[in-house]
Amino acid sequence: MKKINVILVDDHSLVRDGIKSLLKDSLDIEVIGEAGNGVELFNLLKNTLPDIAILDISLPGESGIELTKKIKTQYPQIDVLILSMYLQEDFVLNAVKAGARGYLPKNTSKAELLTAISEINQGNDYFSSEISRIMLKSYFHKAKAVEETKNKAELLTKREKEILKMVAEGMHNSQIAEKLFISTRTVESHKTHILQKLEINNSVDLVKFAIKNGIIDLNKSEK
Amino acid sequence: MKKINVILVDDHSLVRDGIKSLLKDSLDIEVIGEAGNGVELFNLLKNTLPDIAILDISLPGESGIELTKKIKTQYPQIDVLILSMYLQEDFVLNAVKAGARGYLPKNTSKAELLTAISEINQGNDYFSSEISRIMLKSYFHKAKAVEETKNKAELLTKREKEILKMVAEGMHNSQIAEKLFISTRTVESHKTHILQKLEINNSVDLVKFAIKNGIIDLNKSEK
DNA sequence: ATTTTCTTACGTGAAACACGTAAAACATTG
DNA sequence: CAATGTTTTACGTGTTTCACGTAAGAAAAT
Repeated sequence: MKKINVILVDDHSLVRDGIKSLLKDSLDIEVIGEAGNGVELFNLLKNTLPDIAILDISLPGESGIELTKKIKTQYPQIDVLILSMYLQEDFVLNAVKAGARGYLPKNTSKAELLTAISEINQGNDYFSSEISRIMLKSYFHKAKAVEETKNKAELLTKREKEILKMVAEGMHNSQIAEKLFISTRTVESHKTHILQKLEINNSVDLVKFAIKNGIIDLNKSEK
Repeated sequence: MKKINVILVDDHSLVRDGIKSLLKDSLDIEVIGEAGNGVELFNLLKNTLPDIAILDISLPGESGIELTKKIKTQYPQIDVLILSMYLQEDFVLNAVKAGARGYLPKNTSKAELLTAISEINQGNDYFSSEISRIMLKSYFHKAKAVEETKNKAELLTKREKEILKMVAEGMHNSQIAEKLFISTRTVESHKTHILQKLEINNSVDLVKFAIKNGIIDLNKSEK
């Protein structure tokens, strides 16, 4: 079986050595290069293509997140695993957005590091449970917020919900009127009632309401 | 120190016995009641108020999620921990929405169960790492989707972004004009340009764009 | 120095909003 | 079944925004 080729990027050679020694025992993984910053990394990549790049997040010059973006643009086949002391939500989220496949705290156990590398090599994402839990907080926080407003939607009649949906999908009054075989004035009336019932002042907040309540799907509607 | 009082709700008495024996050794936790379904549970609660209710998700009659809702309505001080064989995202998310403070798979280790109970008793949420990771998938899936459209926002000038933000916050053209000391016609012009650049046809999609790109925060804006 | 981009702004007709009023159509229930 | 309440339909009027075109001065880039 082909080994998993790894490049380490960290400005502290001690840290690189530590990781190297952790990985040395593994028969599946080989460290084929090291870099201390972004410049070194991209020089290295010219001749040496790894399967996985393990990046520290705080580096001199460009940050690990910036490097991740660059790597994914220029070498999309390389998977990026972030190692970081920082566990704040923002960091993790930005890393993921930049294209990282995994995120581990620096005090990760050897076993978890190996698991992460192997998972990522198989095409999966990997995040330590600590990271997971941090991310979940905000995830659930939002889920709960949704639930709080949800009851308000029950105030609307069937027709009103129907129209709210169409409005939130971006249809004009005239289009809605045509589709429902009613006059535009009626559509306006419904809208007014909806705004009153939801205690909302403008159609912008109406859209937000619709999104929050799952009446429309943010990631689907715009074609 | 006062013990943590727990009620177990599961229709299989064997499972209840299993959990009881796991908890028996702990000096901090005491099982003060058991129920096999919702009716039994609420009869029990009339006389016996636990700190934490540990619910199976699949019960005869009302589901664990429905019971969670009821519990949180009638006895909001009781924290709910869900035990379940089912790890699908929907289940977990619904449990959280219903008010559960934690969610564990049924094959949880004793140690993790104790940790969960203790965390919840201290007012924290607790989700097993397996659960966390499942939830994260969809969380990050969305985060990535955001990133894909994000580049479009770079097309906008500073002024345009400024105005987009105000529009998405629900401000009228006149209000924006006033705040920026420009005419409403200029605001209109900016809007037109924004729509053109983003290839968007209406202000509804504009709001969606703003939300997707983190220009405004769904959970903050409406007061 | 010249081209491009950004910010500002207007004209015009169509559409939408805000706020009030109100008549049918349905439901509910006393 | 009559009465009351809710839902759906609709209009009037004045204000605001939209859509589409045009354009000039300021700032930035080449």
